[in-house]
Amino acid sequence: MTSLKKTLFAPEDQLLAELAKALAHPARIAILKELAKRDMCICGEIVEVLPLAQSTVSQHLKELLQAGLIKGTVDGVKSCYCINWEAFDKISGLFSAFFSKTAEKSGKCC
Amino acid sequence: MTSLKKTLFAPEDQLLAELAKALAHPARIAILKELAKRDMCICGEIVEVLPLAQSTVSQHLKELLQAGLIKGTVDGVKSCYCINWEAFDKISGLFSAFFSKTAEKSGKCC
DNA sequence: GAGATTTATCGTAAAAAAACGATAAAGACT
DNA sequence: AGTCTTTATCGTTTTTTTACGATAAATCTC
Repeated sequence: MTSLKKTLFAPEDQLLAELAKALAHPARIAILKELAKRDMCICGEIVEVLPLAQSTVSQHLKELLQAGLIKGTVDGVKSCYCINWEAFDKISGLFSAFFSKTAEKSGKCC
Repeated sequence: MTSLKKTLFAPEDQLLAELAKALAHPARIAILKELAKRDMCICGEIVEVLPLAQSTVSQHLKELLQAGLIKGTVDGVKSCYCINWEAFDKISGLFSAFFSKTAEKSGKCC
């Protein structure tokens, strides 16, 4: 405890773990799916779709922003969020690289 | 709080979030990579590779087990872990499905 | 059988995440 | 100007995660 051991790992592993953490809550998965479903950006509609308080949703959005998965712009009173496709593709690539690089094994064990 | 809001989401989203959570720590990423690197199962060697106490590593292994990503068998005094390839592929598929299903959008916004 | 190894579990402490209500700032609407 | 909407942030509480040392169980080794 007291210490942040995470920084002792390979940056590559830290990055993937961070991205995985951004996906590690059903609310954030649901937000991403909702954003993808609609062609246009949404804002407060997300709050109505999710079984969470507005402040909580705002927090989840902030985390997705910080992870780079979405981007948000202020549009008058409302805030408009949408998926950051470039980052999304890159992240998708990181995951599939992780899975496939790992998977080309013979499976001698167990 | 006090409540577990996670269960209010779609089972599909809960599952993906759970799997993402299993990957949401660099130690667990490193463990998976290490297991994949070696053809044979390993056990305590993982502890030597990671900058963590033995008990902590054991805990991370337990989480990977519970997520189904790895399987472990007791081999004498030592415990032998390896990647659960079937589950691994399935999980890999879930992630890429999530990413690709989401990605076929026009990108009208932002 | 005595001692050494290996590993899982227990207990505990610190840190982070999840969640909410309340509030504040910024625009919209009369 | 005054009110209503929308959303981000603050403060707080609860829960979960991370991490360790100590210990116990099981197996080797001598």
